[in-house]
Amino acid sequence: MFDLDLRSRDPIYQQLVDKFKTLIINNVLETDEKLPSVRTLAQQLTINPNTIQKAYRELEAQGYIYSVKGKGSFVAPIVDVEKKVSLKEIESDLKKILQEAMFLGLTKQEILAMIDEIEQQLGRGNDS
Amino acid sequence: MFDLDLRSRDPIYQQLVDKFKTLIINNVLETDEKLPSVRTLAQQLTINPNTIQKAYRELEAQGYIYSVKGKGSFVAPIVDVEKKVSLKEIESDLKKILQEAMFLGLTKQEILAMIDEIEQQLGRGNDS
Amino acid sequence: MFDLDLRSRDPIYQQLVDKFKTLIINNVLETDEKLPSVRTLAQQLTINPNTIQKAYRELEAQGYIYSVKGKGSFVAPIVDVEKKVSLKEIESDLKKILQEAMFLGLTKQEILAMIDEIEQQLGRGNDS
Amino acid sequence: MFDLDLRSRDPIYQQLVDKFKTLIINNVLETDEKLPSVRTLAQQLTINPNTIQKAYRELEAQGYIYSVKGKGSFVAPIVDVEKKVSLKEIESDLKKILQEAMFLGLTKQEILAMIDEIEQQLGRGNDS
DNA sequence: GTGGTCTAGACCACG
DNA sequence: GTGGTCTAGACCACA
Repeated sequence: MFDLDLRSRDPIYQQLVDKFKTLIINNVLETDEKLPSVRTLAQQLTINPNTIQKAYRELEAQGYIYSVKGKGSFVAPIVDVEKKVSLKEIESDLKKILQEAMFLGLTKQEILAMIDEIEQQLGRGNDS
Repeated sequence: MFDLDLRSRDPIYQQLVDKFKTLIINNVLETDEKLPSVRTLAQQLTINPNTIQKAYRELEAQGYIYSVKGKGSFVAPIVDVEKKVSLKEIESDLKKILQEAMFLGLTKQEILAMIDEIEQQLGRGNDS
Repeated sequence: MFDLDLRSRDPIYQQLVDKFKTLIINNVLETDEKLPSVRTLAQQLTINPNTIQKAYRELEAQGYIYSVKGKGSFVAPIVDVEKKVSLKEIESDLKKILQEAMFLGLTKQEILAMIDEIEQQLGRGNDS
Repeated sequence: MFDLDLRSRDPIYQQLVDKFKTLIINNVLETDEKLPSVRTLAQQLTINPNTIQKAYRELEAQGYIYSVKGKGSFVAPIVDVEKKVSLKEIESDLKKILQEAMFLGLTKQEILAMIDEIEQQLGRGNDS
């Protein structure tokens, strides 16, 4: 389900952050939906609870989730993310990788296909 | 020339790698052109030679440059890069960041503008 | 009426404490007025009675209310609060946050406006 | 120097964050000045290095400092803070505490004195 | 049972 | 030597 790569260059908690971001962005996890508890997920993935918490904390800092003591962690509404994250930084990263991908032969068509696919996934946001 | 950001989160050697990639991609550095020697560059930028070396090692691993013992490092032909770097990984990274950017409101038009700009830079060879 | 924010970072009992303080400070609840019973309020807000009780305990510790066994909880006279709460601590907190706000650009004028507004609310007793 | 209260309700790392914020705001620590290393400070205060790091990480998230692997942690320029922190949230907190302080007898004069004092400390920012 | 804090101690990445 | 990650295991605050 989460297919973590323990040998990867980027830390486990970062991989978790990315996974959850994707799930939230693609509306697999909906606003106010509960995330697995720190301990539960730690057991499932057989990694240390502290590592999970670090991931959750980072997600909270970026506005993707909110955590309430004694209750759990939950998906935050999109506006919270928009408040916390700067689109400019992301644009800059995007440009860099786009440049490299196109240099290595990725065509405009392929990118457009990718964009359309993403647009569809985002568009079906049920109620928003 | 290299305008390194010593405050940046990503390590200096990584910034060097990115800079050189950009220069090579935009054909500012041409195939078989010689890169500055480790020592020279270290002096110019007043940073540790080990750091330069690490950057060169990384560039070589990705196929962007090749080193000749006793002579120096040189820009490799594109085909070498294509052999080493898996486009799939980059595509995956691209998709991830594209998702996040669009989730946060970046429009298709803005992305297209970005693509066209890059296409021009790549297409026209060297002129700077 | 109480518009609790279940998503908020600070615990529910703390939000309750703050709400009651505001009501008492602005004289919406008058001295010796009876507060809703723990059970009643718990039902109304559909939250755990323990949470309400914790809030009442905290309010009592700070001198804002007093409890009479078998009868309920009541708003205490101001002097009781002044006895319990050390103004020095609050001054210290105030200074800290004032520093940060002004550091980030909040102007003296804006603060003065805030003060005047509060002064009016405090001065006019009850009217709501 | 740091007079931590290990018994306090708010966690050690939070107290550290507050202390450093104050030092930075009052320009005791200047832009690009180096903070004590995680290990050094941990030894001095006889607390766990992880706790220090948590504090530094939080300060970095709020834009007050930046950390570079292998080099250390440094005070960031003010603009970085302004980018990360929302003044609105702080204003809301300020209003709440201001209300309580004035209810408990803090006079407008006393607050004005406080403001002037802070203004002076901020004003002497050497070069900015 | 839930998130949050803290410690002790190990190991990695960077310069 | 510097920051960063991770583990194991303890204890606290909240609902």
